Amino acid sequence: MASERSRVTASDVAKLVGVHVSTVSRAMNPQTRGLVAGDVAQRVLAAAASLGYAPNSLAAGLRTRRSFTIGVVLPDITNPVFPPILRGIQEVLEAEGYVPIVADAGPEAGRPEAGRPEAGRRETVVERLIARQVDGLILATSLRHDPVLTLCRARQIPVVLVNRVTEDSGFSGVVSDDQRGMKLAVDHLAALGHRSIGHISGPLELSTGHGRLQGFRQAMAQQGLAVPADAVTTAAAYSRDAGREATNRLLTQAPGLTAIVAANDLLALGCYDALAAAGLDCPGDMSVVGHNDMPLVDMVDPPLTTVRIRHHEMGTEAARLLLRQIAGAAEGFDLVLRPDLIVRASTAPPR
Amino acid sequence: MASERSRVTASDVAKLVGVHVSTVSRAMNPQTRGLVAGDVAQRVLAAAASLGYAPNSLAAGLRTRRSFTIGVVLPDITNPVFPPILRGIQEVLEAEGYVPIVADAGPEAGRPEAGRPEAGRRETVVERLIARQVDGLILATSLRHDPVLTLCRARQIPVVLVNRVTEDSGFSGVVSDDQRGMKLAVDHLAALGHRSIGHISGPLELSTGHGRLQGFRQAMAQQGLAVPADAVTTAAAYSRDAGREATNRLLTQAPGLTAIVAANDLLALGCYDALAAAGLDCPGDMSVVGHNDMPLVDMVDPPLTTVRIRHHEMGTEAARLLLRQIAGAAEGFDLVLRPDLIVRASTAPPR
DNA sequence: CTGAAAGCGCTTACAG
DNA sequence: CTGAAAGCGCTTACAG
Repeated sequence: MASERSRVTASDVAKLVGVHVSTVSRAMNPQTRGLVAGDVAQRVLAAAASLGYAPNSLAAGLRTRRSFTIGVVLPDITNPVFPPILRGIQEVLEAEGYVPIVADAGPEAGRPEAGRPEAGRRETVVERLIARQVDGLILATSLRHDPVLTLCRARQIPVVLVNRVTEDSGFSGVVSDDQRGMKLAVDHLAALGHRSIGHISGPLELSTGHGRLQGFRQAMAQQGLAVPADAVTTAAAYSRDAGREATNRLLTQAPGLTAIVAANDLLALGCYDALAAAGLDCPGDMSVVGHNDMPLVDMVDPPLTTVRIRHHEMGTEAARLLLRQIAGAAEGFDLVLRPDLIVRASTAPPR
Repeated sequence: MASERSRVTASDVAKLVGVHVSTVSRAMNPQTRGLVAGDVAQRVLAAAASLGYAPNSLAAGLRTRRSFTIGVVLPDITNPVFPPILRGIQEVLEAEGYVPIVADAGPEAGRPEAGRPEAGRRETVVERLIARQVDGLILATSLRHDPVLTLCRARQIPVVLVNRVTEDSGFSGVVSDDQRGMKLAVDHLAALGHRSIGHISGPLELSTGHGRLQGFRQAMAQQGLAVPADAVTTAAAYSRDAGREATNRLLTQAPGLTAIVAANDLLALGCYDALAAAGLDCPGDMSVVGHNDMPLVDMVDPPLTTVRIRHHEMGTEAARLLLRQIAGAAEGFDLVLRPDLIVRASTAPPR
């Protein structure tokens, strides 16, 4: 029963050893252990072990004004992009004695405002985390222009953005080099002989949606390839459904396309759905490139050519950046990770 | 900068309104608000809002001996089975004012003891969570006989198991009905005309590995079908690689099989890999059934026939069970969720 | 090297 | 209905 929980405290240990609680406190903490006589420290540690004592970190946090807790806000843990990021975050936090409190801002797809859980909800989540005294925040939910961030700034809490960043300066972030990612995709398609290449962009209020679209245009320009207005369409969300719908639009408005670069893998998979429904063969009738290289896209039919993003590293670097910021180091720069192209079977020369 | 964080406390609000902190405390908490005069409560709330005050939950927790924090231990957040469970947990916790602290016990595959992160690591994780004063634990990592649970019992902390359970009694758990799941799979295959059906089991120290194997044998017996010893093999872990290796063993030791029931989808996908490498067609030469219905298995080639488990519900029910236990309700029963068979294209009549 | 004291920010009997 | 006091379990100047 919860009510019966035996709580052993520092004063139990102190009593057993015959010292003052403050001595117990000093002996327990490796940082201050040196202040205590060697044999006393040994006896304290032994007594603690025998009683099963561990310092109550809530109490310690109250006193030191640190919770050793980090809030991690994700748009949707169910999206395969985020677990590896979270894993990376956890690994480095754990090594430093921190723990993540994960808050899911809610499913993205199927929402009234697909692509972005409403700002109200996202603000509430951040407020709650702050009330819980998190020492910092890692946000994977930010918009290019995001009211939630002004709240964070007002609260003066250390923040690092990951995957999606903001354009409001002053926040550090870890992202993939979308410019380069799109160049890799477009160059590959161009090398295969494609000239009419379309793009399904992600929601433009997200940095990835906007940035990849820019990257696409730039890469096409470098190849001397035109991008007529109807060769680009914006998906309502980063979801398979939205990808299918976007592809249908493209099929109607730009019938001459021989290849599509999707802003992420889910969108590319929706592309597959639409192509199949239209009786078109991939890559025979249409080449498709994704972005992310999420798990299992090597097993879909056909295996997806995609831009691999280093999600795990995004997580570790974001956590490191945050920890440094908490330690008082200067903030305000972005870390840009270099993606790779993974060529599989969804791309081929145009017929 | 972290050092500059402005902390507004109850006494700031009290000063502003001209009341005592205890009145602020009562007014802030909906439970005790009734004890305060209506207009005073209003003024407190207004002042709190204007100052951006939210009670410090660390301090409150210290006083009330509750952290409103739940430890969630997963074997691997990167395994697509767990995100929906976590999401379910989060949803109900959040509604009740709790927050999950997610601890990843580490990758399963590729470990010395594949399938089970070493007990030492798992114990450390639980110890840390307890030191953080979590009010309860949800474990998705338990073994059929698990030393970590004796630790939990010693600490008298509320625990609910999810997905994987233990055979040591006294712990509540939420699981899928593996008996039924396997019967669905075997009956489907038998109806297609298969008589020689093999099984790739999960690690037998996990309840899912053991339970699905039992379910397989029982369903086969009910169909009057024999299960020769070499028609069953145990995978080293729930991973695609282990599934490939297990399939290779089966292909050698039981060449007459026309169908394989895998204990989960990852294993089934490894099965695809091995079949392809051996130049065998699925479902032409070999039908394959998975278990879980994880995301994207409808898009692999061929789309996978599998047993769908209600992961999201597993999470919500586990959280509810835990909350009830924390509230002092009796514990010690399992919740068994009913799975469904999803027939896709990896199963067909034998040639 | 160690003890005594104060205080982190709350909540909750206890008076009135 | 409200205030004053005590105390949750730590940590850390401050003495000695």
